[in-house]
Formats: sequence, structure tokens, C-alpha cells
Amino acid sequence: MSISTASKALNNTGRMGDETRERVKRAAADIGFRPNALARGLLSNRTFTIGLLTNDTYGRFTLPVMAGITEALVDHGVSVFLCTIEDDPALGKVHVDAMLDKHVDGIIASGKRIDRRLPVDLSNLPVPVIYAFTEGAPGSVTFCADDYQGAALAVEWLQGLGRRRIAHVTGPESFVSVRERAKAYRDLAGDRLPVMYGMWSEAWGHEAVAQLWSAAGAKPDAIFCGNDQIARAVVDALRERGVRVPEDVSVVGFDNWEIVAAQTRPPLTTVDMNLKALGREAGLTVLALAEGRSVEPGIRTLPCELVVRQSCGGSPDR
Amino acid sequence: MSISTASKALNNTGRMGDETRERVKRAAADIGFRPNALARGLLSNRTFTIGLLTNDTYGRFTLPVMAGITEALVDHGVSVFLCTIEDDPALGKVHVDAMLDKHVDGIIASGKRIDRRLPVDLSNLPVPVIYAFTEGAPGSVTFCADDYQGAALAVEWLQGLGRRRIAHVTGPESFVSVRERAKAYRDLAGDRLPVMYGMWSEAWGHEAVAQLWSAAGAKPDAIFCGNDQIARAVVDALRERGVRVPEDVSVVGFDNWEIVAAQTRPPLTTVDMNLKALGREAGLTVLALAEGRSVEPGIRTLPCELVVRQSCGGSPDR
DNA sequence: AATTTTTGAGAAAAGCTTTTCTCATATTGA
DNA sequence: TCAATATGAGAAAAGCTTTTCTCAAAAATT
Repeated sequence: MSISTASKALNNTGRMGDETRERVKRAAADIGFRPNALARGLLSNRTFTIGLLTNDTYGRFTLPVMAGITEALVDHGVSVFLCTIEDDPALGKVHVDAMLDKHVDGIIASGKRIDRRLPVDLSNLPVPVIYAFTEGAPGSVTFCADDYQGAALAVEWLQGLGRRRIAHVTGPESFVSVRERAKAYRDLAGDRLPVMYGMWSEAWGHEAVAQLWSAAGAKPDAIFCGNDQIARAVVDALRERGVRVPEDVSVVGFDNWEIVAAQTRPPLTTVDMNLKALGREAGLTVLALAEGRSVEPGIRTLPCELVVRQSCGGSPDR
Repeated sequence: MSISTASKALNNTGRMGDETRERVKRAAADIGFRPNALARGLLSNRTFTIGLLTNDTYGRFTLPVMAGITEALVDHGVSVFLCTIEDDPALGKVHVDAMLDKHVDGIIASGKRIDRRLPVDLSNLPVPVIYAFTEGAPGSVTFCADDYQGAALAVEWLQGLGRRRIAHVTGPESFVSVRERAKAYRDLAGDRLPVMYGMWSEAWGHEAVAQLWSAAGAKPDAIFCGNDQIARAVVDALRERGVRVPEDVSVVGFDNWEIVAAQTRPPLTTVDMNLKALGREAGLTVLALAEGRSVEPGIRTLPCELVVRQSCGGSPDR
């Protein structure tokens, strides 16, 4: 039995008798033959390997993205190198070089905010690069969540529950995500209340509630928060003041960070950015690029969805 | 110029004139030559690639471990495949097979608790396997944190601050980690107070405080918590009751989960399991195994350390 | 029955390095 | 000056697949 015959039998290629083909396959299965992906890659220029590059140390955003990528690609036999580069360009270069040496089929760049570049140069690489939840190079394909739409979802939900004095407590104005969300808030909730920019911390949530409740005049009946950590703090601060959530005030978060949203009392209704779906799309897209299919460049925006828990009233609570 | 001469020049091997060697190196640098790791691996049976397998979806434990592995191995040119298998054996097999096909030099199995196996068979693999923060197969090398020592650190710290009625609010007794920590607590703090087993949730932290403060008799002057989430809830619950932390009661957590420990008011003094160091050791160990060096099997326990913030009093607070 | 077509299987090359061996030239010593 | 040694460089094989080409035997056609 020649090597080439065996190869053709196993790959269902070439011409040969059905009986021979079967016999080869059986023998291969018997001895547990697994073709060497390296030799294969050497020939085909495909390694069924991609790299995921991120500066998101805690994995808050990158892990869901990664889960989506893996889910989409594992069926295609693709494995993923995860490289967490803090904000160190030298380290970034080392990792990228390592990936290139290993001939990854493509690279997905990700991060912790959509308006910052990774501290590493990904232009003119010999492999396709696509961006997911981080700022992409011009002319590249970039995936990100639709902050405006997500925020609109939140505000409309509050309005649908009859809330009319909705406050918006959010992160630093320097984030585009923050500005997008604030824009949706202003467009929909009017501008009776100013947007409260601050920090991504619980401390700011407490502080914001203190400001709102110490101001003169009518208090808000709903607070739309820029992320779940702020929302959690807001809920805690309200409880400490004896304000009931959701009876007196509805609170919506952003991110659907399980670990925060589900542990808050009451659990947070919050906007989910569908990062897993984003990862899935990104994965499928590098794969397409790697296979030589062409893909329209540009920014692809994926819709968010609202996860309803109990911090607003509405359906899943009493 | 022959290919073999070039190879020898670049690898500083073989005999040749210094001038030739230099010339080759310069030329290689000029054209940006990078040796193909696949061809290299085909020959040397080393791919400078390892797999990290985990069922820890949120990356709470695995990400620090991964950071350690990467940190230790990136200098050796090793890249890491991250495979998150929920608790799905089929998915696990797919991922392991994919890694084997790609001829990883070794596999590190990790997880979210040290007394559960990953739902996948890693015995009789053609590559070395080591375990980090998950239960290993008999005869394997396993790394884990020293729960007893970590807990002792916490209790002794409280005692050093003059606390005498120390309570222990922790997770489910089914976890060995919980039992180990409880053992240290009992050995050191005596058994005036029963260990309070419960769940890994904030709800349990609140509940436990309610139980402690509704019981008759003297109240605790310190609470050693089984993890940071419980600790956080305990701190919140105490504050709600008007009990001052750390003036009236000191609280220690476990895990040093930044995102919880640092956001708690006051920030938590807590035990850090040094997962990054654990990852580093694990990485270096697979590498050793991959290079054919022999390694003593068994369970290696790495010491925890106490991270002092403000929830106990003591140094970094007023 | 002789020739053409079809069919099945093997040989060889390619993909990129590294390593071992061989060989020609330069150098040293007698 | 001639033989023996040292030195530098190239040829070839190996590592594992896949693909293209070649070729012999079987089948079909005239």
C-alpha cells in the first residue's frame, strides 16, 4: 500500500476502488492515524490557527468575544492563540512575531474600549487582521456593538414603564461609547436632566446619587447607568437612602456583566452588548479572509439587547 | 550561497568563516527572513505551542494562571492555545484532538476548583499534561494554592490586630478548599464559634451577618470570609446595621479578586492565591517535560499571601 | 483479435528547515 | 616539496502530507 494511495483514500480524492478506500480508512481508524497538521500546513499554507490579541487583562470584554470566536471556529478545526498584552508595545510585538512565525491564518485584535488602538502595529501583516471591540485601522473590517441602539433600548424600556424623569449616570466623556449612549439618552429622554459624566467606579455611583438627591426639586424616577458597576452602586445608594428599587426608582445598567448584574439586590435589568455574537462574526470573518474570500471593509455594528431582571419593575419581577 | 550554509550561519552551528556568518545574518535581516516554525517543528518535534484547557468560563481563576504561563513562556517563544470547554465532554475531546493534531508540546489543565476533574480524559496522551488549579490524575504533577496556609495568614493577621471573637463565613462544605480553610480557622481561632458554611454568593454574606447579629451573646469582632464576594456582602451588611468596618469589626476576604476587593467600601484586606505565580510554575514545568527533562510527580502547593487594604484596620489605613 | 479507453495504484516532487556527510581547498608540518 | 591535517561550503536526507504525473492492467470498442 503506497503512501499516496492512503492519502487519497482518506481525503476522498483521486480515483480508486471503493473497496480499497474503505480498507484504508478502516486501517487508519484502527491504528488511530491522525494526519500531522504541521506537514499539512507546510503544503497548504493553512494552519487552522488564529491569534487573538487583547489588552483587556481581566477578560471582561475579551472572554465573551473569545468564547464566540471559539464557538464559531472549533467546527472548522481552528484553534485560538490568546495573547494578552498589557499596554506594552514591545510585548505586543513579541507576541505578534510569535504568531506570525507560527503562520496563523489570521489575527483578531480586541480590547477593552472601542476608541483606542492596541499598542502594536498590525498594518502590512502577511495575514488578515480584523478588529473586534477595539479601534481598527482605516480600511479594515471592525466589529463593534451599537451603543446608541443599546442605550435607546434602555431608555425606551424605562419610558415604556411610565418613567418620565430619567437620569443618566455614566463614565468619562472621553469614551465614544459614553458619548454615543448619552446621545441616545438625550435624543429620547429630552434634556430636562443633564448627563452626569464621571468614572467607571462604584464610588461614582454613590456620589451621583448623593448629588441627585441633594439637589432641589423633583427627584428622578429612573436612572440609566453607563455600566453595571455604576448601576450596582446606584442601587445600593438608593437602598441606603430608603428609596425603593424598583418601586420608587427604576435602574438600568449596561454590559450585563453577570457577576455584577446578577448579584445586585435586586438583580439588574441591563443592556447586553452581545459580545459573544460579535466574536462569532469576527471569527467567521477572519476565516473567510483566510480562505481568500473577499470581505467588504468598514465598521459593522451589532445590535445590543436588553436583559430584563428586577431593577426596573416590568416583566420578570412581581 | 547554499541553503545549508545559511541555516548554519543563522543558528550559530556548523563550521564557517566569521565573515560568511555575518554576511548571511545581515542578508537575512535585510530581507526580513523568518524561519518557518512549521517546517522546523516537523523536524524537531517541537512546536513551541502549548494548550491551556479550562472550564472556568469567566476566567476568574484561569486568566491569572494564563497570564503567569504566558509571562513565563513568551521568552521561550511559546504561544498558548486557550480552550474553554464548559462542562461538555464532547467539546473537550474536540479541543484536545485539535491541540494534538497541531502537536502542542504540552497541555496544562486548569479549572475553577481544585477538587474537580475536567470533563475530559487526559490520560495516555502523547504529550505531557500538567494540572494547575484543578484536580490532577494520579501520578501527575499538580499545582495548587495552599488553602490552609492562606487561611492561617488571614486568621493570624486578625489575631495580631487583637481580634479574639473571629467568625468564619464561607462557601459550601463540599469544596476541599473550604474544608482546608475552615481547618486552619479551627486550629488557630479555637472553636468558640461554629464555621458557617453556605454559598459563594453575596446573598449568603448578608444572611450570615443577619444570623450572627440576631444570635444572643457577644458579637464577633472579626469575620474571616471564604471569598471576596461573601466578604463584600458582609461588609455591606455590617454597614447597613451601623456596625463600623474596620473599627468595630475587621473583615478579611479570600481570592483578592481586584474587581470586588478594591471596590468594596472599605477596600478588602484579602488573601491572594498567587495564581499568576502558579501559572508561571506550571508553564515552566510543561516546558521542562516537553524538553524531556524529568519532573518529580506529585502535588505542589504554592503559598498564598495577604494583601492588606482597609477592611481590617492595620497598616495601609488610618 | 487487436486497439483504444478506462481504471487503479504507485513514483516523485514540493513545501521549509536542520543535520549529517562528503569533498575540495587551504594550511600546517616534516 | 609532499603528505597530513584543518577548514569552509555544499549535497543530500529526513520530517509528513498532498498533488501531479506516469504506468500497467483491465475493460471496452471496433
